[in-house]
Amino acid sequence: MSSVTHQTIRQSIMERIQKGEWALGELIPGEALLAGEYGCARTTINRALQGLADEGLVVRKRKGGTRVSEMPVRQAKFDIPIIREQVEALGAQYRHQVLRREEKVPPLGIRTRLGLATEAKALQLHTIHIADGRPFAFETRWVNLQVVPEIRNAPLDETSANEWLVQTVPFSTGDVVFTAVSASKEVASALEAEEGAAIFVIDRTTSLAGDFVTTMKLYYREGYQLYSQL
Amino acid sequence: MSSVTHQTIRQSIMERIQKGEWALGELIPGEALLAGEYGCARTTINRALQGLADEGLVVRKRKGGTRVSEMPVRQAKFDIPIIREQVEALGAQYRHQVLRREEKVPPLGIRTRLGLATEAKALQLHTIHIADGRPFAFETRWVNLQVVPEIRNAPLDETSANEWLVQTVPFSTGDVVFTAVSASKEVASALEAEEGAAIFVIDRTTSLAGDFVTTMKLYYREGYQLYSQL
DNA sequence: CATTCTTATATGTACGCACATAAAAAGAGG
DNA sequence: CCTCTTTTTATGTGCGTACATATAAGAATG
Repeated sequence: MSSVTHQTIRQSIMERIQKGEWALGELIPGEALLAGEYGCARTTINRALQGLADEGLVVRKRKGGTRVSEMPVRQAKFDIPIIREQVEALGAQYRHQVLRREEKVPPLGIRTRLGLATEAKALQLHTIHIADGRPFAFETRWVNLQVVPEIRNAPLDETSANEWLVQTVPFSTGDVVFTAVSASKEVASALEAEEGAAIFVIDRTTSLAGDFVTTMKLYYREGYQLYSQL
Repeated sequence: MSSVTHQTIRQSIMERIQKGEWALGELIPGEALLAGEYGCARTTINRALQGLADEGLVVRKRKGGTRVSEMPVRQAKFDIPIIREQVEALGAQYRHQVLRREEKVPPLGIRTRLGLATEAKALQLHTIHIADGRPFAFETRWVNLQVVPEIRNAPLDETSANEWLVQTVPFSTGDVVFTAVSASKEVASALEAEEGAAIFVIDRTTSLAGDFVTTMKLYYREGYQLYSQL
């Protein structure tokens, strides 16, 4: 293939931006011009520039042209892992244990989050995830039984709710919140940590096509690090 | 425009995957077939499928075809904000104060991270970020003076190092680590928090074309939440 | 039966063209 | 000078074609 591909062009333009060839917010040459410069079709330049726009390096507007992003918001991405895989990636043996499993009417905050009627019951689960015999993370979860009633028959002792839901209701969307909290008595005892220890918490709610499926809180053992690349 | 665009097709195929038309790991029809089905050119289908592949919903291989991702790793994305904007977004008045500013040889850990020679000096900065008079975040930073010596003349009282670096060395890459720690005496006093309080920490190192520019730790006041969308 | 070579095939991508669309710029009317 | 309309223009996107490339599957060889 020719050495002038949308990828090489994208790389080249990125380097020119990094070198400061165009200042922040400055207009860069139009697609037609760049096509001439690189000796390729305009569509190829278009593809390269759209890639850079997706990354947030440039901002494009019809008729307005393409300009270097004034406020280059760096976006960090990271994978939401399955805990078993996370533990096994550390070379440890994974195991989990369900500490609580109850069908009951959840408190107001959870009911609102799951979009449940006043008297509707949901499944409450408390699970401890264990790496090489030591507590790794403590999970508290509510599952909307109206959306996934099948979970009643799921072998949650073998496959954690986390994993079962990922396999049964894949491709759901949702949001995540990260916080740091002091360990409450319940969390401390589950994680075998000191009460008041700094705990990393992931709070996640997922939905499928508008229906809320589950909301959970994951309390990680002290020292846990979430790594991500810019 | 026609109602058959790469975007509508992408949306349509995504919904078909969500509805379970093809099982996890199953092969979906080839581009040519789908083009016939949707009544459009193969290139249009290609674009739609590539978009889904970027999102991680499908996996594509030459000759192997396109199949639904077996292990749909949900990726969360979030913006790395400038602290001033973060504070102002909360409707508060932003202010910051440099608590320490010294050129000295950094400790080994930092030296390694910045890729510095044994005796090379770097700029150490401690900054407190203030929202409506209350401490919002405490920042400890080392800057590689070999890469950005101009920072010596930067008005860091007006523009925080955070912001100055973003404007001067935009488009750098790097990594981020999130953790929860108990407040040390220094952090606690800077944030006017209790010693031992749970603090959310962002540890970030950025580099430009292979050269490490700066590494910093950001300690957020208790209760801080980092929000992100799946 | 195992290994290597060949072929068929699905995706990857460049090109040139045509037209859609948004928005800035210029022109018309008051 | 202001407001409304028209034109211009850069990007957005679809189409059909041609060819590149990886690779699975089948054929040939030992």
